[in-house]
Parts: sequence; C-alpha cells; structure tokens
Amino acid sequence: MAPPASTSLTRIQFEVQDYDLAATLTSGQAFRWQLCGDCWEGVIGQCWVRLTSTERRVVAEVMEEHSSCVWLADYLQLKVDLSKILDAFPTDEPMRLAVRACRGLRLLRQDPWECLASFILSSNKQIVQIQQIVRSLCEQFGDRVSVPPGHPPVYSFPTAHRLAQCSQGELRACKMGFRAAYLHKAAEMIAAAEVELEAVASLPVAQARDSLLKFPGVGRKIADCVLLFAYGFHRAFPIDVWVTKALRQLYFAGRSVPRSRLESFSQDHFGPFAGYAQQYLFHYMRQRAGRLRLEPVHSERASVRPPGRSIAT
DNA sequence: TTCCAGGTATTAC
DNA sequence: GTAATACATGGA
Repeated sequence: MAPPASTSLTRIQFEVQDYDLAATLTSGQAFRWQLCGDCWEGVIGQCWVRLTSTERRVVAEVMEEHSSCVWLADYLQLKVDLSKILDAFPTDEPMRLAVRACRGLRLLRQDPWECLASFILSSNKQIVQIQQIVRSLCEQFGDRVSVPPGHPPVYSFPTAHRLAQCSQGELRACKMGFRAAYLHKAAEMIAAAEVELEAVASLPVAQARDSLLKFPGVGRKIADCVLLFAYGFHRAFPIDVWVTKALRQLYFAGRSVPRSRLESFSQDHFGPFAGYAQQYLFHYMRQRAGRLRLEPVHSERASVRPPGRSIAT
C-alpha cells in the first residue's frame, strides 16, 4: 500500500456550456461521488478529484501528479456539444418536461471494469445501498490514493485481479449478498482474459452487448448500462423500474406493457441519442418522486471545506 | 411490519 | 417463447 506521493493541489478550470454537475453526478450512472460542503469529491481511476461548478465553468482540484487534464475532460465529457444531442430528442411533451427538469445532465465516460462491477452490484438495490456497497468494496480491496494533507483516506476501485484473489465470503462482508458470486466470477473471467473489456469498445453494439452478457449476473439492463456509461454506445437504452414507469406513464397512458414492447418502442422512438434520452427520463422521474436528497456528508470529510448550501433546487 | 430496490437466473407452463 | 419465483440486504 503506497503512501501518498505528493501533497500539493492543482486547480484546473474548464469552460463549459450547459453542464449540470449535480444532475450528472447524482443520476445513477456512477456511485462514488459525495457532496462535501459545496463540492463534489470522488475518485477517477487512481486520482482523487474535487469538483465545483458555476454557470460557465467546471473547476477541478486534483493532486499535482495528476494534473494532465485529458483524462478528466474525457470522464466528464466536457467537450460534448449537448445542444446537438438535445436537438435530436423527439419533440414530445414528456421529453420536453424531462429536459426542462435537468438540462445540462451529461453521460459520463467511465472505466468499463468499474462500471460493469458496480452495476453487477446494482441489481435489485436502491442507489443509496449501491453506494454503500461500492464504498465498502473500495475501502476493503482498493488502493489508497493521494489526497490533500489532513484529508481522510480515499481508495481506488479494486481491480478485477484483486477481487479474483479474494473469497466470496470476503466480498459478502461488503453486504452485497447473492451478488458476491456474480462479482467474483466476473472478476475471475477478466483475470483469465475470457472476456477482454478493452476489445469490447471497438465491436458493433450488438456484439459488444453479447460480450457483456457472458458475465454472470449481467442481463440486458446491466449490459445496456455498461454500453452507455462506459463505452458511449448512445443507442443503448437500459430499462429499469424507473424507466419502465416513465415509459408506461408518459407514453402508454399508464397501461401495463410487455418488456419486449418497451424495448422496441425505445429503439424506434428516441433516435440516435436514445440512451441520453433514457437518462433524462430516469433522472426526471426520480426527481419528481423526491428521491434525490443532495445533502453534504456529515463526517470529518465535510470539514475539509466549510458547509455550503445544498445544490438541490 | 411490509414493501420494494437502476435485475438476473432458474424453473414451470 | 412467456410467467412466476428465489435471491441478501436494508431503506422507506
């Protein structure tokens, strides 16, 4: 376990248009971002990151050794022209309301293994519980990363090789229940190079999906999450309980609709950025149901910055 | 206490 | 092929 390599912080500013950082980081794509005072703190790869945003800027603080900003711009998809994406959405009333509710929401570009593993842990779990499991997994099996002086320890997401080495019992201690067997087997498959996640990126979407479906605990929905959140396949359209509810209520007059019908409708109706539209509908429904509580964490971590107002609106 | 959660695998028809 | 059911755990 390597000690922190440096102690100095670097500040990087990005000019942006239409970037809603809070919506992006709380929309159920990634599970490691925490509101600390008026900042968001998380880990990308081996790098601790603190983010804030204003109307025209995203400001990042990272340790000096990670100050090349290419990886961060890629993760946050800062260069994406959002207006082009929103213009491609269908012009119906539900989409208009969803965009009005969370305009500026972006899809992230995450590491495939972290995304795959996190979503294997997501099945039949609430987002807050997924966050707890992932945090525990990182603390138990991740590596310490460099943080500012006085900051509590922070850990990277554990590699597949690391998780393949530990027992299912050790994984279960992170409260993941029956998902431990799935995660462990998936880690073993990666470690044995049965599926190469890097190669999936260059496949056509159907073949990419088939590759992901080889992992235990991965069905259509989780495969589509990874296609969308890690690989950037913008037509992937994960249908979970919230999106099912959104489609039924907003497009099928509340009727019960077979999953197969929802799948065909999603592919026909939402266009080339269907996955983006899906994320707007997902976040809109959760917002409407009052399921987004953006309160700063009440721990010593919050004292790194003075508590500020909630970003929730 | 009961229901349900960014589902999947298994079994039954 | 579609429909029910078990699965670990904990928030609401």
